[in-house]
Amino acid sequence: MRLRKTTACHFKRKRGKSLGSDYFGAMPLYVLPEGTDAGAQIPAHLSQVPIPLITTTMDCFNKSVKGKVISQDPLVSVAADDFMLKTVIQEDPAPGASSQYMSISVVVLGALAKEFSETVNQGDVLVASGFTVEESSAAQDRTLHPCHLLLSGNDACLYVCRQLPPSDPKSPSANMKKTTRSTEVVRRPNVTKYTYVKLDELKDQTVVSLYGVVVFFKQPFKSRGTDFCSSLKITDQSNLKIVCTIFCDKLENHPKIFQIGDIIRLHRVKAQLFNSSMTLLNTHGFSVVTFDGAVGGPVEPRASSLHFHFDKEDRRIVKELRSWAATQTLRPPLPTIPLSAVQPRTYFDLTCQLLSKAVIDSTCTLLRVWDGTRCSRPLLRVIVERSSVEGPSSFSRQKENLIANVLVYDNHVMVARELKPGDFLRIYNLRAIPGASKVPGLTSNQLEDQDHLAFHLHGGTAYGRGIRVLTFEKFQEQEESVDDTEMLEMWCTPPETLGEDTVDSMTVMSCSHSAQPTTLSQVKRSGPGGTHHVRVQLKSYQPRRLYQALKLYCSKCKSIVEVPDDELVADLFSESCTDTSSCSLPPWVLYGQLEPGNPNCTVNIHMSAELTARGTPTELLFISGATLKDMCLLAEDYPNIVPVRSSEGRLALFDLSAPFLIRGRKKFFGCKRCSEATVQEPSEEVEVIDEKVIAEALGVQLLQFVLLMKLELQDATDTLDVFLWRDAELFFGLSAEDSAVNQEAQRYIEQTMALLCPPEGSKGGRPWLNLCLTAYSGEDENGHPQTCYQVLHSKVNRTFSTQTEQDPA
DNA sequence: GCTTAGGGTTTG
Repeated sequence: MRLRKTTACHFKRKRGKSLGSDYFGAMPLYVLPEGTDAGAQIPAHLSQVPIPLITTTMDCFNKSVKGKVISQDPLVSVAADDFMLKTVIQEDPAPGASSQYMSISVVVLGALAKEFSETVNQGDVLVASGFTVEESSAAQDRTLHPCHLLLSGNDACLYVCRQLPPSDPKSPSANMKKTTRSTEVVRRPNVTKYTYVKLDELKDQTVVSLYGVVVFFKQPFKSRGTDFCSSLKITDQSNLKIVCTIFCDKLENHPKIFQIGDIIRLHRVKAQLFNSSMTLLNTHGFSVVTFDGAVGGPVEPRASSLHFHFDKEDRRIVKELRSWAATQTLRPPLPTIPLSAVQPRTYFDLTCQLLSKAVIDSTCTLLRVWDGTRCSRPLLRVIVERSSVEGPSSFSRQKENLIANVLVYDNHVMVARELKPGDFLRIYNLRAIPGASKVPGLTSNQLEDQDHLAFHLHGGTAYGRGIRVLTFEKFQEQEESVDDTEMLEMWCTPPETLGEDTVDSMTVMSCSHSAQPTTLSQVKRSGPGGTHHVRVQLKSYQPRRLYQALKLYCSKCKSIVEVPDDELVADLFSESCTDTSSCSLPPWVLYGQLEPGNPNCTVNIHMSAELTARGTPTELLFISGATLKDMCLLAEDYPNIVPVRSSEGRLALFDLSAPFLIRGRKKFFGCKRCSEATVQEPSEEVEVIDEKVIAEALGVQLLQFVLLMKLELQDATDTLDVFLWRDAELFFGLSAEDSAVNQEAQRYIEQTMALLCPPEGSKGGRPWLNLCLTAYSGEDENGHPQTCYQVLHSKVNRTFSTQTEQDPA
C-alpha cells in the first residue's frame, strides 16, 4: 500500500504557521496492489456500511462504503485546479437480498477527483471514507440509491483495489468471449504507444491516428441517422487540408473545438477516398482530444473520455503544430467581435450571455442576449407575448439598449430549447440585419425600427453556423483577452442588477476603504499586500460541517488547533477518577468531599481560602475525581469549575488536552505551548471572576474559539480561495464561543451558508456578495511563500435572533 | 448492426 501523510499529520505540521491555502488541501487516494482483497488492507477503525443502509442522517465518522466501479463520468474541470467527477459503485448483493439501492453515486471534488480520473478504472473495487451523504437530485430507479456520497476536503479518502484482467486481452480466445464493453473495463494504462501520421501519408481504407490544426468546423448537429455529426477540416505541416467527419451518438464525445486554430488529435480514424479527395471518418475505438492553438499557452487537453493517453511526446507535437500554425494564416483576423463592433449585413461570431428566450413558432426562437458592449446602431425590439418568454420578460430601458435580439431558425431551434437564461454562448456565423425584416408573428409597429439591427442565425450548418454553450473556463479565457474595463464590469455584473439603483448583495461591507470594485482575476494579479472589494458568488466552502470549522486560536503564538474531542476529554477525566492516591494540598485550599454518586469515585472539592474569606467560597471550585458528566452537572450549579487531579503527590491541572475551566456550558482551553499551568487561587485584587482572571491565575494562556472556513469565490473572470477567519464573527454576527455551545447559533450559521451557497439546481441561484478582501503573504505546506486571502469587514445581511436562546451559558 | 455526411459561395 502506498502510504501518504494523513490529514491529521498534515494539520500538525501546519501548527503555528500562518494560514496557507493548502490548509484543507491534502486528500488521499490509496492504490492497493493488484489482486489484493480490499477488505484486508483497509484500516480497522473503519466500519463498512452496506450501500442500501446509507442515509443522510447517518453518522459518517469512521464509516466506509465499498463497491465496484460500474460507471464513471469524465473528469469535469469546474475551475482552474478544481475538478469534479461522478462515479457509480455497486455492492455485490447478498444471496437472496433485495436488489434495491445496491448502487450509489459518488461525487468526488477537488484534487482527489483528478487523481481518481487518472487512477481508477471501471471494475475496480473502491472503498470510500470521510464522505458525507447528500440527497441525490438525479433521476432514480430501484437499484440506484436516492442519496449520493460526497467526497470533498480533508477527510475524504479512497482505497482502490485493482481487478486483474480476466485473461490476456490480446489472446484470440479472450477476444471471442469479450464484449466491447468489457474490453473497456479491463483497459490498462500505458499499453498502447500511438504513432501519428502526417496528412500526406494517408492511404485509402487505412485506420490511423494523427494530429492536425482545425481550419474549419461545425458544431455537432443531428444527422438523419442515429448520431450527431461533427464536420471539420484540418491541416498540418504537409499543408494538405483534409475533411473529417465524426459520427457519435453522444455529444460529449465529439471534439471540443472552440475556434479555428485549435489543435486536434484523432485516434483510430479511417482514411477514405471520396470524390477523389482523401477524407477521414471515425472508426471503432475512436477518440479525440483538442487543445487551444495559442503559441505559449498551457497545453491542456480537452477530452471527454476518462482514459486518454497523453505524455511529453504529445506535448511536444502540440507545441510544434502551434508554432507551425502561427506562421500560416489560419486564424481569422477577428475570431469573435463584440456587439459594439458589428457592422450591418455582415456575418460574425458572437460571444454573449443569454438573458431570456421565447419560442416564436416551430421554426424560429428568439434569444435575447448581451455581451456588455453597446452596439453603435440601435437594436431591433422584438415584441413577444409575455407568456412565451423564459427568463425575465422585460428589462429596464437602460438594459434594453444593450440587449440584442437574435432569431435562430430551423435546426437551431432544437439547440435553443436546451439553453437556459444565464448561459454563456458563442453563436457562430450570426448575421446582422438592418431594418424590420419579416419576423413571424410580429406586429406592424416593428416598422418604426427600420434602421435597427436584428440578428439572424440562419438554418443549416454551412459556415459552421451553430450555437455552443461555453464552459466557465472557456468564457474566462475569452474574458482575459478583453482589454476593456467597462466591458469587464458588465460581464461581472449579474444581469438582474445592472443599471438598478440598488445593487443587491447578501453581504454588506463596513470598512472605510474607498477601493473600487474589482474582479477576481485582477485580485490574483495584484499579489499580496492589498485590499480589494469584489462582487462575487460563493461557489463552495469547506468544511461542510460547522463543528469542523470551530478551532482554537492562541493569540500569543498565533497557532490554531483543533477543539479537543469530548470523548477524549471524558476518557481523561474517567481515568483520573480511578486514581485514589492522596496528594498534598496547597496551603490556601479548603478541602471537602461530595457524596459519591458513583461508588468507585470520590469527588473532591477544593476551594480558595481567599474567596471563602470574601464570603463567596463556591465562586470557584477545583474538582477532582469527577467524570466529565459530573463536572458538567456541577457546572450547572457553580459558576466556575476547574478540573484538577493528583500528580506526583500534588494537586495539579490536567494536561491541556482537557478544558482547564468549565463555565456553564462553555469549556475553556489553554495553549499547550504558551501555558505554564499550576493550581493557584486568583489574586486578591480581582473583583469579577471570569475565564480571563482564572486563566491568568493558573498561568494558562487562554485559547480563543474561532471559526475558520475556506470559501471558494467566483465571478466571471476567475475563482479564488479565501479564508474567513479573523472577521468570521462579524460575518455571521455571532461569537464563535457561543456557536460552540449554542445549537441555535450553529443552525443559524449552517442556514446562512446554505443561503449564500444554495445547492445545485435550487431556485433563485447563488446570491451576489460584496466582500472586502485582504491579500497577504502566507506559506504553503512546504513553507514556500504564497499569497493568501481573507474576507474582512464584511457581514451577511441577516440577523441572528437570540430570542429562542434558552440557556446563554 | 447500419446509417448518418461528404464544408461553402448563406439571406426568414
